[in-house]
Parts: sequence; structure tokens; C-alpha cells
Amino acid sequence: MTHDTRNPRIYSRLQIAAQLYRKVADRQLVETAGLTAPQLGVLTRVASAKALNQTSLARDLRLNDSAITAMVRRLIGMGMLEKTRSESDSRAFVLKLTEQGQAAIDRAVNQPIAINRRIEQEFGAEALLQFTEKLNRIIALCDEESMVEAEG
Amino acid sequence: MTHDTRNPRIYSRLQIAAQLYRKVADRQLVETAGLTAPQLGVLTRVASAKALNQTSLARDLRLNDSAITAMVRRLIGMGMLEKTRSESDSRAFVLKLTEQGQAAIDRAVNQPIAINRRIEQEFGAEALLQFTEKLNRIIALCDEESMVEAEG
DNA sequence: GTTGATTGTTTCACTAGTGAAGTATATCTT
DNA sequence: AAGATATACTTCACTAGTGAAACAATCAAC
Repeated sequence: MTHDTRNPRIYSRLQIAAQLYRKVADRQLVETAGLTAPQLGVLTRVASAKALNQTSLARDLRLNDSAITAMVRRLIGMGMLEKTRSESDSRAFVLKLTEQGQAAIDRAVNQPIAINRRIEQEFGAEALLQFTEKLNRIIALCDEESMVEAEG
Repeated sequence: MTHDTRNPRIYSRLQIAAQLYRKVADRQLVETAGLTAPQLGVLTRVASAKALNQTSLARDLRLNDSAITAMVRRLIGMGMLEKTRSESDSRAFVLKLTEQGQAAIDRAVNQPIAINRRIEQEFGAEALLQFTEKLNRIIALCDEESMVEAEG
């Protein structure tokens, strides 16, 4: 009753948490691996797939195609990634790590991110699982909602 | 064991949830109120304070000063906000809503955001509280961690 | 085997954020 | 009162994302 901002609470807390988390993780990652967190996300996905194109990458990371275009351009500029035309489909590119890219991942893996550890310890395994479960729930609800908006 | 991406899980889920939530909320807000969610956040904060300057606004929203500079510039351009030099401190500006800005807030308030309602219903009051509590925990841990990084 | 739709990618204009460096104005300290 | 320090704000260069419009290659249907 004091605040009419009843619902913004979740929204804004979520935004702040996500932003802050990224900032703190980025600081360590840039220091140790020379990568930002989103960049590491892209590289690890590329590393774990055998022949990935940009569209699949976008789907995996739940991003826009154009976000991937930009991301890949940066990573290629940094010498972390390579891009070659797919032989089976000449619209698509196949993404591959460079040695330098693999080295960056290795550095990142060898030095676990402090904030992750901290959160894991504070929360404990069970609470952590429960929390990510709720995040997944939110993601699913957003998906549903955006379907509804689009089609009716 | 299948995935060595044990810790990224929380991080990336949080990012995806936040991004998606914003996207869905934005779509409705832009439609009904002509505002994005972050813009509404700024306006409601300005509305609830009596004489706000940009630095306090930045602190409240946990944003950079320069993010506020840009945000305010856009909102002024849209005719939602006004900026006048503070009489007590001539470095600072005092932010004030225009009529149009107030009208936009009213439109937003009168049409609660669908995705918020959906999440509230699915989660229930208790789970929602618990969830935001954990978000606050994460925020606090990030704050601590960034202190440690900065000073040692 | 064209025709038409779908798919993979890019470009453009935009919002939203960070961080470092700079400019004024205020506030201490002496 | 002067000089150092802090505060309010801006600018710049950057990352990271969206969405719409375009283009070329592929795939289905006649």
C-alpha cells in the first residue's frame, strides 16, 4: 500500500542482479582470460559442438541473429574464432575456435569465477537448483507470453 | 560430468531470464504507454521523489552516471521529463515529469503488465518473495565481491 | 525446371549499459 | 582566501542486445 510498485519489484531486482552479476564476472574474466562473459559463452558453445553455424548458435544462446553477427565479428577480430563457408550449405558458415580461442577457454576454465563459487557456497546445492528451476520457469512463461502476443 | 559447464548454468540462465523478461515487458509497455521498461523505471522513480538529481537516481537504480545522462536525454527528447538547474547546488539538475510523462505512467499503471501477473500467479506470493530474496542475496554477494576486487 | 517460400546471414538504426577522462561547482582544511 | 578534494554531470569509445529490411542460397511444389 505504501508503494504502488508491487510488480516491478521482481522485474527490477532481476535486471539489477543480472547486470551486476555480469559486471563482476566480466571483471575477473577479462583479467584472467581476456574475454567477457558473453564472449566466453559463445566460445564454449562453439568448442562443444563439432560444426556449428550462426543460426544454431543464436538459438542455443537464445539471442538474435544480428547479435551473433556482431559477437562473431568481434571474436574474429580478437583472433579467437574462425569462420568458413559450410560445404554442405553455402549460405551458412561453420564456426571454429582458433588456438588462441582454445587457450582463452582453458585459462577461463582453470580459474573458476569467484562470484560463482561464492553464490554456490552461500546458496547450497539444493537452493541453487531450486533457484535455476525458477529462472527456467520465468523463461518458459516469457516464451508463452510472447507467443500469445504474436499470434493471439 | 557430461558438461563441465557446471557454474555457467546459473549465470547464463539469469541473463537469459532477465533479457527475455525485459523483451516481453517492453513489447506490452511500448504498445500501451509508449515507454520501455527501463524508461518507466526512471519515470516512476522521478514521480515518487520530490526533487531528484541524476546522481541519486543513478544510485537508486544501481546504474552508472553516464547511463542516466543518456536515459534522461532520451526521455527529455520524448517530452516525458524536464531538467532544471538545482537552486541549492548549481552542479546538479532537478528532474521533473512533464504532463506527458505523468500521462505515460498513468497509462502503464492502468494496464498491469501481463507477464508480471502470469509470474505472480504461477509462483504464488510465498515463492515470489523467496525468489526475490535470493535475487537480493545475489546482488549483495556481487557488491561484496566487487569491493574485494577493488581494494583487496 | 521455374516459381515461391524458407533459411542463413548481414546491415542499419536503435536502446541500454560500462568505464575512463574531463569540466564545473562545492566543500574542506588550513 | 587558497589550494586540495570531492561531487554532479558529460563525453567518448566500447560491448551487447533488439527488430526490420534486405540478399542470396536452398528446398518444395507444381
